[in-house]
Amino acid sequence: MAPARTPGSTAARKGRLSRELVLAKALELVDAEGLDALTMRRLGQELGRDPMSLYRYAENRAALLDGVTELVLNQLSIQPKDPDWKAQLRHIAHSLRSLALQHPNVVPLLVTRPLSTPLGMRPLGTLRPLEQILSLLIEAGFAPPDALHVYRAYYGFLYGHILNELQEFVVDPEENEALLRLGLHRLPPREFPRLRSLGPDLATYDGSAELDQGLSILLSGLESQLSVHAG
Amino acid sequence: MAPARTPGSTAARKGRLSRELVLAKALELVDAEGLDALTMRRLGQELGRDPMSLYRYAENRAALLDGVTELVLNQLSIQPKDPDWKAQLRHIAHSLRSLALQHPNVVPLLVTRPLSTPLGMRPLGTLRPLEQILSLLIEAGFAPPDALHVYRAYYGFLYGHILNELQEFVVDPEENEALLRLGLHRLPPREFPRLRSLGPDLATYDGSAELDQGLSILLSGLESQLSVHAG
DNA sequence: CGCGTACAGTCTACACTGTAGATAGGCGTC
DNA sequence: GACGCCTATCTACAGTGTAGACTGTACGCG
Repeated sequence: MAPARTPGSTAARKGRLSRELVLAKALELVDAEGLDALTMRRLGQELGRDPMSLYRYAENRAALLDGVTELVLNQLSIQPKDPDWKAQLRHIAHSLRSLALQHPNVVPLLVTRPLSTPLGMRPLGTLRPLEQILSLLIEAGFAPPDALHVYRAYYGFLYGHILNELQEFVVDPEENEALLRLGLHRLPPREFPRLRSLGPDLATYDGSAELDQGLSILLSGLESQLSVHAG
Repeated sequence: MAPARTPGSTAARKGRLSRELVLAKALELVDAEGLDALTMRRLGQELGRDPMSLYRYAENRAALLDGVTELVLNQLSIQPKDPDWKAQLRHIAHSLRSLALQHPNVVPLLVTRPLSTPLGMRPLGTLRPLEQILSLLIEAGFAPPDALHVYRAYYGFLYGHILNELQEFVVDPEENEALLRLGLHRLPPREFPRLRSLGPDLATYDGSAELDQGLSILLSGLESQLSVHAG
């Protein structure tokens, strides 16, 4: 008999399991079929293993979700030494935006998990960007408390933008305008005149440009308000 | 026998059920014990009714959640005729912030549900703020597409701020600093020097002031960039 | 060689979830 | 009284996370 036995459906079993393997498959599954599809049983099947084996690599389902967010956030590369802090923050923002567009189903985790976990108990991978951005700003000459202010305004805006953009995001670009109009058509004209008439503008949303524009305003505003002492 | 029969545990049955009653109890439950506590069975018990009766007032559990978000957002009062649009946006922002602080467990719904629902299919209550803010801005002299830009930057920032603030929010103000420090202490000093040393500043976060500050920057920036033609 | 121990993976079982479908109770109208 | 309608209940089912006991295999040590 051939050594390939595929007891599950999709995946043959290959060697030993590992946390990396488990998390990678989990992310794959979430990307493909959404958060609800990520059940222990399903993930086990996808790996060709008993669901219970997963508990060796993640204490909980919750911990598994944390692992997935960590996996995504680890793809964010930050240069805390960049002397041009504004350019660096712009770069980070666009990276995070594109990560979010690549893994839209993970975004709810990104924004939601920290709400139920005190700062100090979060997975380290999710705190690293915070640390690095603080470092970047302090290195650039901000007093540490001001760096915190800047970080909050910046990251707040960034997360907000991402949420906003994903809300208007429709998967199939062909049906985009049609679906949108269809949706809008259902709204009572009396109550929603503005929204209905903005249909075309909604359909031609350029998220990247809008992010950039908002950042320009915010960053230069912050800069002039909290004077940077050349480091 | 007295007419009061309390088959569940907490709530006596009073008259007929209604959507309002169901949603109110649902919100109450979520506020008190979090989203996970809101199961059909539990809510039924809380109302002294069979869980199945709820399906008459909400098609789904998902629809129930939508109803709860609607209930919260309906408490947001917006004056679309206010000629001072900046003051009005400030006011809305603070109202939404305080709603979020009052119902922190609902916030994940607020930011998450729209991600899985195309714009036109959302509960009308959740679209009303959008419509009204657009109205406010157009009335104030913005060209409709510019109004959309302003709305996006504004609402994005606002949601981002709320998420940020709730992440740092700790329920018991007594334990606040202690817990925070405790949490921070667990971080490897080598990797997280900045974050650790900012502990005290994290503990004295004034969300309202920071929101205001960010709004000042953003709104005046937007105003000067997209010239308002006096209406 | 043989034995012991550690650990990856499995099996079974339990309490709990959302909800489809059939069933009962109470009301107004003919 | 008989009918139909609407609300609420009951029963049942497939699916969930996970505790606890169990099996197998690999490896070091005598």
